[in-house]
Amino acid sequence: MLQSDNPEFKFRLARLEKWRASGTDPFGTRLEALISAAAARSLHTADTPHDGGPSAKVAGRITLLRDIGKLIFITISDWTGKIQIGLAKQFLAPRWDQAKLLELGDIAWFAGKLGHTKTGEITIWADDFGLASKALLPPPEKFHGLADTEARYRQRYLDLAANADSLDVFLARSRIMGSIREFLAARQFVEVETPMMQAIPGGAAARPFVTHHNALDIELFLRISPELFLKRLLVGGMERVYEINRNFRNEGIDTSHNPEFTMLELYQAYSDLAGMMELTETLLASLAAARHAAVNGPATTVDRVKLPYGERIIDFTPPFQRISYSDLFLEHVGVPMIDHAAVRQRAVEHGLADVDKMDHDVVVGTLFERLAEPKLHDYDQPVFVYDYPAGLCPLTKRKAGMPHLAERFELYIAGMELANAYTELNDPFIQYETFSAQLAGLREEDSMARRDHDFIAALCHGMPPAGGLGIGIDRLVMVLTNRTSIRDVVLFPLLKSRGATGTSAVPAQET
RNA sequence: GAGGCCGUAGCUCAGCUGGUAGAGCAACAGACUUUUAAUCUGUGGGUCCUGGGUUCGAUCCCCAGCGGCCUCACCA
Repeated sequence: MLQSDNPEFKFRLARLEKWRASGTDPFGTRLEALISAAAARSLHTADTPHDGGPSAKVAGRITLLRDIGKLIFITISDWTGKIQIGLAKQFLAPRWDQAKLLELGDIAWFAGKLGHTKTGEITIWADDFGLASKALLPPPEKFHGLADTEARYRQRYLDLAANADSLDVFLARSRIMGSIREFLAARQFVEVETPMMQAIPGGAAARPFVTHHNALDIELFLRISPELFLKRLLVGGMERVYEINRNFRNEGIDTSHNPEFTMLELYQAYSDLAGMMELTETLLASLAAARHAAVNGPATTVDRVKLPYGERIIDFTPPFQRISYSDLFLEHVGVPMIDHAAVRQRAVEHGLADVDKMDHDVVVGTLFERLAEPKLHDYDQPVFVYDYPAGLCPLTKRKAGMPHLAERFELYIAGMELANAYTELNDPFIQYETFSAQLAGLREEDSMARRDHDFIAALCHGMPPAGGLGIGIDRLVMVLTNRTSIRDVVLFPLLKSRGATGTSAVPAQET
């Protein structure tokens, strides 16, 4: 097992044995009174002398090492940054042999006085140090880091350890999640958890993953959406609820789709689509401002919050652009959405099969996706597309006096669908009808089985009028951290399985 | 599902018209008390993704497979 045939491993193992021989546990122990690399650096001021400044004790991975004989310079990295350590033989003579054992990739701690070198590099001149954990395998190349995309995803620990910008993305992701929860808590939302395993996968149209519960001997589905459960909570009187959790959709994988993805879904009683629009805009603008400050420094005052994304710059300054679905349709498809004959004509021109058998709204939706949605890629601001054809929105309230439209918006950023919101449908009669229409393609018994009768019953007990909003968290993090692939914001994205992990011969993880 | 590109040392990458492979970093041995991707001298290290085929000879050409990236399709 392990790496007995790997020469690098053997050399490192020999050093490990030397640590053991000198009485050190090569895998370390609890460390007290540590400060971060960033904190240590901030202790250094203009008045700090060359050496003999304030004391500091730090720990981290050795990412650079320059051994120039009786003096060793080491750069350690922790999750706040880097700091240089200076080890001089004259101060560490009795333990110099141990100092010489340290190598790239080891995790070590150092204590000493802050100072700097003659070139001004902030340095801790170590008077004490120790091994915190021995690295038995070599780290990726110290300058280029780990570039191989497959290795970065399969061995994320190497990516995080070697690529500071990758670590930054995931630290930013955590801060974004925290900010969202703060934002919602300040507005009296409560966080809940609803079933991930559902007997009837509802709330969206997507193929589910299927599993089986042995003791109950029933088929269960990993949820494609929490919507129908969160709405039950509205019925129960939880007036502002949200859930941030995974959804699972058994569909294609590309730069904006991972089979499991994180969704924020929230419901606010007595609100509506306009309320959700305002909430979305305020939340995203504040998240963008926070990210802007994190990257450019909080002191930077800007009148417009702009973040780079790929080849472009996205302007998050509210108000976001608002364009109605029908206007976009008219502009890019060329005929009015409500002109059935003209829409049909355009559909035939674009080679849609079986147009005559399709519902008008479905034809509209198909043409929109083909001709209008791609154009949303060109906007350099987030865009609210609102008032969707009712036939495409089985869970959405119809627009007053315009029953062919549904009070729904989708928010697009850089052409990517980031959010989806409704004035929620709370009329059980209409809900029953739309469920029936949605299930029309199924056989009667399948249709009955798939229909969530209890959800209809819940609506019959009375659900307050409400606004609901879903935000794709992974895509949001992409936009805020300038990553154009969802795999760069998901720690362990789904990849095809392999016999062994990456290029190392570490035993494969059985899944 | 279709197409394009890719897979070479631990890592980052070269490799011409087909003649069984190179560099930098890392490693190993050594020198060096202010380095900054330290530098200098020397050394070792390869299932060229896998399996077939063509050929006197394949990292290179052909076929199939595996894996990755991208584009498109699918995904109300």
